[in-house]
Amino acid sequence: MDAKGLRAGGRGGRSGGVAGEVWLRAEKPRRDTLTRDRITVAAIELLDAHGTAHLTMRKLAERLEVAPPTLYWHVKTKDDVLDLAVDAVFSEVEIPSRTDDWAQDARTLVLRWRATMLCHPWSPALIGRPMLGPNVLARTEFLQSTLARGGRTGPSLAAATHGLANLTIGAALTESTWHGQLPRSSAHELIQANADRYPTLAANHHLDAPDQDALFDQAVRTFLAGLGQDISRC
Amino acid sequence: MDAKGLRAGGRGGRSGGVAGEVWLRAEKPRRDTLTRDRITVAAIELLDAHGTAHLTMRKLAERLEVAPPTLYWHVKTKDDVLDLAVDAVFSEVEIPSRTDDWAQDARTLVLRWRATMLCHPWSPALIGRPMLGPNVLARTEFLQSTLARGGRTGPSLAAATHGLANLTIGAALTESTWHGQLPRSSAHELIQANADRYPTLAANHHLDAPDQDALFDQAVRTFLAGLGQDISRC
DNA sequence: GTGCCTCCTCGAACGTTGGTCGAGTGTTCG
DNA sequence: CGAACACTCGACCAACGTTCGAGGAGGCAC
Repeated sequence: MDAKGLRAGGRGGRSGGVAGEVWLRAEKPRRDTLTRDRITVAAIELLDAHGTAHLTMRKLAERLEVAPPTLYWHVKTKDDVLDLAVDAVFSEVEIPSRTDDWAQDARTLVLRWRATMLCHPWSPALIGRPMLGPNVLARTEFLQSTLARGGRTGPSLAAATHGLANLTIGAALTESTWHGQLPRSSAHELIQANADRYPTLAANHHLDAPDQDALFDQAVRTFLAGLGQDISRC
Repeated sequence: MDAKGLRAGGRGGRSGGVAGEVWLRAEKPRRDTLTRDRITVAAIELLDAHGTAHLTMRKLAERLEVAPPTLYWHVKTKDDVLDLAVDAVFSEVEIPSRTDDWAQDARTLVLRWRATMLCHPWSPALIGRPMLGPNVLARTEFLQSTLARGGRTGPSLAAATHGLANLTIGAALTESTWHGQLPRSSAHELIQANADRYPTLAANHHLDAPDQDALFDQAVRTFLAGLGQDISRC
């Protein structure tokens, strides 16, 4: 709000201005023009800080020191912003270098994939929208080509790719739920209070907390083990 | 809107009213009072019909022939409604009867689980909230106890349970995305147009469409096969 | 009957949200 | 110089989730 006056007039080019105006510009060096990238970055920062519910176009505009309608020149809707943010997150997933062990490569990718999503706990819940961003596609391409190296083709390849990706997404989604939410103690209490209805859950719930990372890794290994098995019997 | 006048005064008891009022009551026989269950049912109907974005407290109230604030006596927030709706959906997942084959039982459950979620395509995206409803817990209890029959305990059991559940949730989430969204032809076009960047994806994308059910079933079988394998080597 | 209490409902309104419109700015190019 | 372009913003809108306080209906004690 306090920068409105300064901002008026775009980046205030080199056409002769009022004496002393240079200093004002120096203090507030309007960083170029707005871009999709800058919007995306700011959106991710806000999402990381306060979660999905608190991301509004106004707060986004405020952070970018712009009036709200300005955003709509670069982006069509708020959903566009979310799509951009989700895809940008995937760019943080480093694509592994290929080794001789395709299964290991696939495992490395999905482990990093999940870890990245957990760094941005709001991201898994936003996957209920078309994942067609270049970064998402690049990771999917790597995963599928890696599994293809294992000798799979056709429906078998598709099933393996989707299975591994869905396992990862599901894990990130459920785990990110607990992270941001009420303490897991309340879940524990609820289950223990109804131990008669959920005996197995109650008996094993204390074991959940320790190491979610290891649990996911184990699930991935299980899936990959299953892949190794059924390829040999086909 | 047209029933406002009729509705005034609750269910219009038997205290003597204006002549002819009986007929009005007969035409609009106020079905009892509002309940959480009725709210939940109506919410699911609206969600099924128009998706998450179009569910508003006002439309929900309108469907129930009630004024919007009335809902807030039975429910604290809109999120409550969503939680109730999600859990209610899980009640539609019929718990399989136990057979001798625990793997088969688990497979049956998750197949039904996914199918139910796809019947309500809005539901997977709402899992980014605590799943502590009784119906969800009952299904999880069945899944965990079934896998426990396979001889698993401790972290191994937890990994298997989460893995299978996450695979199912992820599958439902990604698949429901495509269902309600723009035709998959646009995804196909995008991939084919960038076939140089995504060679494997482009080569195999035409195979995706045929039978998603079979693909998921295959992924589940793969996971279960992996379970059978690593239990024997531990 | 009378008074009271709880359950349930609603009219009015508040603050905020995503989004639109048209006018205005500086810059660029012919 | 003038027109076209890229970009920004003030004013405004309908719709949303939610709150508040008023008030009717039914049941209970007396």
